[in-house]
Amino acid sequence: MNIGQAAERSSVPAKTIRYYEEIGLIAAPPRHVNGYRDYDESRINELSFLASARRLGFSIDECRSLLSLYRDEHRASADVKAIAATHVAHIDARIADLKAMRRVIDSLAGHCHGDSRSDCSIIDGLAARAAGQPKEV
Amino acid sequence: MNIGQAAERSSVPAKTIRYYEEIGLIAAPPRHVNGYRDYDESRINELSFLASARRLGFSIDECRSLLSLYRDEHRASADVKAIAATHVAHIDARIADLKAMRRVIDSLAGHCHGDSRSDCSIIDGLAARAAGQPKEV
DNA sequence: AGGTAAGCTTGCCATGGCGGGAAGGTCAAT
DNA sequence: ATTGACCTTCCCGCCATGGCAAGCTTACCT
Repeated sequence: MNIGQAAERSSVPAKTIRYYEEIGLIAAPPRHVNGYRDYDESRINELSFLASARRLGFSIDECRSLLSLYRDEHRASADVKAIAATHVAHIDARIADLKAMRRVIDSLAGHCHGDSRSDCSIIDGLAARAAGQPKEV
Repeated sequence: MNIGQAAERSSVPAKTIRYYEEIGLIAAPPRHVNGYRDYDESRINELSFLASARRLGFSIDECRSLLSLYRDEHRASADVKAIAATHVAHIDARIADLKAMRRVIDSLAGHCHGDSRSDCSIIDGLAARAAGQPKEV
């Protein structure tokens, strides 16, 4: 199967497939006589697996580990779970960061008239937070 | 004031200050006879303002707009509020994405033994989601 | 006066995870 | 024979820096 069809079936763009091959995330597939890459079902499965993992936010390095566990019949499910747990922790941290940002912006925007007047609690807040930063932190 | 002190006082690394100058986010400061950049209080304030905005997740382009509003005594606070609202919407969308990922990973990990056995609902789930994707989506 | 350490200048390479596009070879159908 | 779609490699760009290097200036110590 050519790369185009592999891309379609795995939901991984052809460009990205070649990139994954380049960084050694997937093995280089055999080539047709004309030099075209040739993908079989098991490679499609790996690519699809990667597409899923990437959609769930796993980094390329995490995907590398997950994929090797996927290929390993003698894996320990604990290893898989550990990677997932680490990733969930990152997600939670990121969510917490975003929520913190949101809270601050909300509090700044709460007192902003949002009309044609120039005084603005958001601008003031950014300037004030700025002024306070070097000492407070 | 030299760039090192400006960096310290504004909490913006010297490297980043030069970058901001290069992309036209801040104006190029005057130079001393020796070629060193010279920052005054108002520039420090702008840099500190940028540090705050960046910490709150505003993109460089949003910072560009915010900064020009900060500098504009005749701004309309509505313009500021609009930028903040757009950014909050992005934050919310990102949070929703992350929560969705988290939910899926949690549901996959919930049935994973997490021991030395090889069967793993996470691996299976990633493979299955993969298989299902082309049709379902 | 000399040494040296810190700070400044420019510039170039790297990150992550690809996307875009050029220049060229190949294949299927008309 | 020619189109058009597909494939190949290659290199550049993104964002927002961080790191490093070579070569200045400045400040301080002896």
